[in-house]
Amino acid sequence: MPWFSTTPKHDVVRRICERIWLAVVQRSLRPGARLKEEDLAEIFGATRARVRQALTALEQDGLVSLTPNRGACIAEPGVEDAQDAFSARLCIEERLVLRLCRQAGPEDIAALRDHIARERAAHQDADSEAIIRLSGEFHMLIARLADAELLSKILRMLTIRTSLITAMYQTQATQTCGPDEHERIVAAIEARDEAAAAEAMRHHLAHLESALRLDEARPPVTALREALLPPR
Amino acid sequence: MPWFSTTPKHDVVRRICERIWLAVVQRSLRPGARLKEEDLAEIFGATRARVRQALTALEQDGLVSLTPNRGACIAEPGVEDAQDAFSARLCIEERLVLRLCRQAGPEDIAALRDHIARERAAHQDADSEAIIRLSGEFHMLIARLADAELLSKILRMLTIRTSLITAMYQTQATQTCGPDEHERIVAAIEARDEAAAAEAMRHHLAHLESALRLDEARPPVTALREALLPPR
DNA sequence: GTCAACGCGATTGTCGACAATTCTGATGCG
DNA sequence: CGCATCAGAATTGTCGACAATCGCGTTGAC
Repeated sequence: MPWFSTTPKHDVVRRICERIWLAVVQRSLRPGARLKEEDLAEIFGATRARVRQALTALEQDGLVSLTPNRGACIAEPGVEDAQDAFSARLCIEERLVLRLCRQAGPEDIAALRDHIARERAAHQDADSEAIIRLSGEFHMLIARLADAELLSKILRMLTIRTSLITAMYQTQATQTCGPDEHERIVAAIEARDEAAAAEAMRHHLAHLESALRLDEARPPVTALREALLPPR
Repeated sequence: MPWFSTTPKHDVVRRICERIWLAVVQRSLRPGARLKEEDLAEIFGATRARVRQALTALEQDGLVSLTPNRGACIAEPGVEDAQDAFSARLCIEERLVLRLCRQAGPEDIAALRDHIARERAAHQDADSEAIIRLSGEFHMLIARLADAELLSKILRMLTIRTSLITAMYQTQATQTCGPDEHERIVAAIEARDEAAAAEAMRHHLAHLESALRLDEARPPVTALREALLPPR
């Protein structure tokens, strides 16, 4: 799971990042939640310095918001941030599938199919953690196969942001992106149909975004604090 | 100069980042150059911890390459990295100008024109540092005016990368992007001509990329080391 | 004479303690 | 009774010293 790998320093930092990310997407850590360094250090059996590294990395990825002298919170992206994130993903991922259409080899297709198979298995088992992981990693896999290191790096940042956004704004019907839409994308890539592939990706992302309720008044947990303490 | 502003912590780190960046684009620090922490600390009158923060930030931006237990070097992006970077910029900046075409107010146009005026002044004075800074900041200004925080962040990373690439691969004719092409872009935005604006931006970036010699065998300074020490 | 193994110097990585800042609750004044 | 002021506690930020690691020169054996 090369999910968090800003710098493959020591795995401790990465593990902390991943654990926090997981807690966020599973909604056990809610946006606005305070992240005390010492607590985290104790929880993960690490030193505070390590925790700090993890937090700065997570801030880079947009998962936590880091205000000087006041510590770290889980970030609270607004509606605009959400739209920006999806808009950027659209831009990037469209390009990626086009690239894959041209240069994907049989082994790439096989890798994608294999991934989808694992997604299906996870759905079968109702393994929610695996579902979340795999559905995100599918997009990262596309980036890696497209042989686009830079875009891959950018996309990682964006998927992390959108996963937070999804956790934050998703409606009750907890639908992650299912394997079927992924399948459609892969099929188009295999058929070398650039238009269809781009369209499938666009549709997939639009579907993801539409599953959120971005237009309503903010329902977040921390609305109270934000509402009552405007100066902040 | 909100050039380096990953986190507005203390300005010391930012100043270090900026100084190193400047040295790179001015070609006084060459790709592959070793960056010893202690030396940097002494040079900038900072502690090693601060230097370390700066280096990790610069690694995120792709300016330095940070290998565990072996320290930091100025990064040496390959030809593929260069193409990726320009490709990504194209993707992002096209979207940005389209957005600006729709939502740019008169004050935005004025800000852009003002910026170009400063570019012209810098050219007049042959102030190479100002020229480099301003020509990069023009693109960042577009991102900021387009009110796209996320894309702005991404673009910052990309401009840093491309500035390194430019310094690395530019031909003798040391041409940075001149004010005239910027002027064309602004004119198109002002006229609300989306197609023309996108085209102007595409042309501008293509021009920038074409001014490099990416197709030849690597001429870099460190070719020797790379050639003789393949295992590394 | 060549190669391998070893140890030393140099450099990075890590940690714990201290300093600075902010938040909380209480106190006193208006 | 409300509000500003001010300690005390809690939390983050910073630093210097120590430990781990790596590169390199030396030494020794074959």
